[in-house]
Amino acid sequence: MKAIIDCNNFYCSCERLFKPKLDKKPVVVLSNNDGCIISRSNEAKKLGVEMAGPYFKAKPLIEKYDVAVFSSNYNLYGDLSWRVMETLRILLGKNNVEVYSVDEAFLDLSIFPENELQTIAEKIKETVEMWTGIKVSIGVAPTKVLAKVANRLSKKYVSTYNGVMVLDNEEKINHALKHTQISEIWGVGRQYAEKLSQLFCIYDALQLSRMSEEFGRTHLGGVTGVRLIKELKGEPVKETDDELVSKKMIATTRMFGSPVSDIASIKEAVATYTSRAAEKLRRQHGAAKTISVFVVTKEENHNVDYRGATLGDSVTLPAATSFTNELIKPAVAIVDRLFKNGTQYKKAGVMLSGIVPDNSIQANLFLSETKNCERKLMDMIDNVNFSQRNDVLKFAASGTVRNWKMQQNHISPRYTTRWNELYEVS
DNA sequence: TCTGGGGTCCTAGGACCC
DNA sequence: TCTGGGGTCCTAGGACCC
Repeated sequence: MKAIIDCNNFYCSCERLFKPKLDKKPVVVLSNNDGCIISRSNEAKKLGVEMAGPYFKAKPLIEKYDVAVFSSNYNLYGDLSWRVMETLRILLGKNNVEVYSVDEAFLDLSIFPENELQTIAEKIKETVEMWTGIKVSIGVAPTKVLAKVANRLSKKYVSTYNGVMVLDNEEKINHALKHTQISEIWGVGRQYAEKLSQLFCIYDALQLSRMSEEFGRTHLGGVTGVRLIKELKGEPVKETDDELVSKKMIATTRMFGSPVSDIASIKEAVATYTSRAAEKLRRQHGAAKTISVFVVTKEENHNVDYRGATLGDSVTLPAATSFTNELIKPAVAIVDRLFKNGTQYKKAGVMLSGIVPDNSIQANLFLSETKNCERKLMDMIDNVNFSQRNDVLKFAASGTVRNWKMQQNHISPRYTTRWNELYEVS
């Protein structure tokens, strides 16, 4: 049997941990640049604050009900996430915990007898909450997709299930599926949900679970659809256990704090994002063959589409590299090609792809002897920046003023990762 | 008028996830 | 006035090869 455990309203719970006064009060956390709402406490949900809705639209509601607002504090969330995952690893053994996202992990519970799973799950929940202060919910079922169904319902009907639901027989599974709309199934997004209901009159998960695998193949994205149907029927799909430690694509993209119309600022931003992406690349000991850059214009015509046009281009490098300076040059050159005078831009991004392990970089006749020095320089920069953060060392191309940087007007202290921001007990 | 059969690699784009 | 930032997987189709 498998389980999915997830932290309730994770970012909000992290903020509340250090502000007990906010318990039972509505809380929201904003995305980067304080753009939209990405986490809401139950109280905020009840008020009708929408998920992923723009902050400015929810502002009247937020002010009226005195909702506590926080900018995202990823230092804090990252550390608390690690504590939750570490607790699970201690309880279940490293190999039975698969971290799925910052606030979720799949657990392999096949080591326990089936008739004890309810108790075991309750015990896990209790321990995580006691050790970390973060509330969690657990769904247990024969497959991951069904575990997700159980997890959702355990939260939806919390007064009955108290955050733990075990689906260990057909009757329970069917009952749960019946009470799950298709759009609430893991792997069915808006497009598929619309298609299923309008074309095939399929509205709940039970109906979908009774369709054939061929139906999944034809209408729900090929093999992905086949897997989904299988899992709904209770047949676990074998996973290709090729530890996905190394990413196949690395991206760093950001909105600007305010629209930018000069090419110099955009080049600085792109150089900065390239540095960050290159760091991520070196952390996984990779080297990239392709770098892409895109910019997004500020849309003048609001009634059409607020997103604005995305203009991008990419360059394939003569040899895969992880050196910041070798990546910045082509990235900035792309900006030269994309930039149009008199246009306002609100976002830019850098993507690295064609990633290979850096010990297998294909030999290139023209590689110079100075490579070793550069590698050492990169390591040194990474070490200093990692221990100090905030980019103590950076390339000149990244600029020093950075007036395009994002806004974070409601940021909380990094309580658990900075000595001078420690929580104080008075 | 008629134009093989099989394969690989790459890219763009669509759909999904948190 | 103001709408995030990362990722994944899959398919189709084009270019190319023998």
